Amino acid sequence: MRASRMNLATLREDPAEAEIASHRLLTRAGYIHKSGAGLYLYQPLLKRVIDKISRIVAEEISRAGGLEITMPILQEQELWEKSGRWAQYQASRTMLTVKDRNGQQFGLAPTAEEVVTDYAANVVKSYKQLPACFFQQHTKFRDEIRPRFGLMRVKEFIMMDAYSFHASPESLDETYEAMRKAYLRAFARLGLTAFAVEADTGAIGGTGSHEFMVAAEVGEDAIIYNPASGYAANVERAAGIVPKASAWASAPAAAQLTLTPKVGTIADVMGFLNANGFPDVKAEHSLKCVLFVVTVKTDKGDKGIPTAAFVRGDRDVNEVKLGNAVARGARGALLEIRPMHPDEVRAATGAEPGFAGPGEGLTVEFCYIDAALKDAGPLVAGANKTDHHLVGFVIERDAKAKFRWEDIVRTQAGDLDTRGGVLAEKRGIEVGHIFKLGTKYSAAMKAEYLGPDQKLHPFIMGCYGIGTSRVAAAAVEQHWDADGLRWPISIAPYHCVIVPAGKPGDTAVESAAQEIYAKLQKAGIEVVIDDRDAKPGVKFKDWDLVGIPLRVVCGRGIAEGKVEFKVRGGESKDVPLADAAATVIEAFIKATETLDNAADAVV
RNA sequence: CGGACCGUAGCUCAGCUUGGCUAGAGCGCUUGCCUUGGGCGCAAGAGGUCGCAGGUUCAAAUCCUGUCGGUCCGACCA
Repeated sequence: MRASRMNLATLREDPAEAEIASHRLLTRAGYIHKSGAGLYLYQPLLKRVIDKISRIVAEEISRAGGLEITMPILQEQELWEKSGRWAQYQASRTMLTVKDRNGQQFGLAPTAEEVVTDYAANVVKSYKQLPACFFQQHTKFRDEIRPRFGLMRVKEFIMMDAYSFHASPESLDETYEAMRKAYLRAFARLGLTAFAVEADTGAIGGTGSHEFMVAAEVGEDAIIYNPASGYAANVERAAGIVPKASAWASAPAAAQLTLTPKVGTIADVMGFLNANGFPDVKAEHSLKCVLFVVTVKTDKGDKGIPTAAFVRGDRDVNEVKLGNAVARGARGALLEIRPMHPDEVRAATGAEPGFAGPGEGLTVEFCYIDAALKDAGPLVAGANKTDHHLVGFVIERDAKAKFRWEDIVRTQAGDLDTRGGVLAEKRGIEVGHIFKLGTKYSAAMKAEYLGPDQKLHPFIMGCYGIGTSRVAAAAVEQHWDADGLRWPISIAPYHCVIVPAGKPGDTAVESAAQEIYAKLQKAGIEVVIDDRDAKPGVKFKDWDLVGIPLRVVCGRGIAEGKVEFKVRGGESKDVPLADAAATVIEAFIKATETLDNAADAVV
């Protein structure tokens, strides 16, 4: 490829709106063009990167038994009604919808369980055809609350989604495991350091799932992990042991109604009590109450359930755990969870917000107290009376509301791992997710096969996704420096660039560059020759920014028959002109092998 | 959905407070010169109905109202 024909569009300055490296550099280097909020045009360079990612992903999923298909982006509402998810996706407003001229409603594919389940029901008739696995790499839409971070969180993106169908849970387990390996192999080949964590199943549903995370400061997910035990989970799901609170000497023997005027927050209450007779009481001795309305879809329709959640005062409620608990309790599917409005709080507690507790006067449908508070001893709890708290409140003795113990606390760094050791926390970018769906969709949609017992059975299903376009952004987050991008060889838009850096009309430089160019092309190396009429400095800056892994410069050494070879980010070295192509090819093979070996090391 | 801020050239931004000549700079782009090792230098040039619609005024990029779009924060811990 000749650089003069590439429409390179590098920018010298950072775009104003870019906050993270991938957004900034992909814009500056001319990979993405913003077409609208959360909408990006993939420029020629990125198109090549995306194609390479897609290809590697397809190879690995195929290797694990997947068959590639393409499904429509427009999905009929009727199909989503069958699975029961239309309401859920409308409630969370995740799905974009359109109407055709007849007024029929369609969703723009946020995922494709319904479509593929319908497909499988039509083509997979017998247990003899199982297991089966179909996948596609196609555009997905999500009506994001707030698109941001460039390619990271967008309205429209490319995703690989795979769906497997089984006659037994064991078969699902096998494919799930094969997919886990395929993912790790794919990420290794893509040059990404990714790891699997336990995850909540969210809107997809199912019995179990893992997310694949790329560790990055800018990641939107928090991961709780313990390298010693191998435990790793998304904070939405993570469980641990909360270390016991210290004892406090000033705790009264019986719950004591105490005036705490105009102090709503935990910190204020503690400050007030410290100054008024309870010098050693701390936040960890208080009972934090958070009141929610949890909307659950049940057989009898959608229900908004007033719910109280209690955790230790110095801790946070894990809303995902809580929402799941309420959904279980109400035997329905979680649609939405939101904090109560102030007037709802007054209705539920008979007090101004800030004084809710599990004692007399709390009227909610569900009440959960974090299991870590069992045997917690005396606490400070809201009295359900404006400007009053109960000091010395013992849950087991004094709680009047009908409550259930439940793990609803947000696990955090410093909590203990149930397998031993201490948990830590870091941030990650979710690039993949795998689910065991079970029969959730097949049962709802009557997708059945005929078994050897002459009976119809719903498919046991799994589903698997990789955010192809997000992978490109995540790769940048892991591979960049002050000069620009540093693509892994496997997904770089081009492998090598040749920069002629002689005086104009220097035929020796020109012919040397052409010679190497021809040789590399012949060897299958994706090579660019920078034939632009620009100063060498401009060219060097551009290619560093674009992030081409290998570079050959033909310039001042040409008189002695030497050219310069450099790996992006490394040192430049002189090589004889005659060896230049071989040097590039060798470096390419070595870099590729390194990634392939990492993939083969996956267990 | 709430709050804050921002819409001026392809990009990054001045100008707006206190209304007043022909609306500016740097980068990028075009042309010519220079001649080539890290965004080099010199010269000339193209490019903007100042987001849109109303209003106030002799006069609006500037003030007011509305509207559309964008960015950031908050999504709630009682």
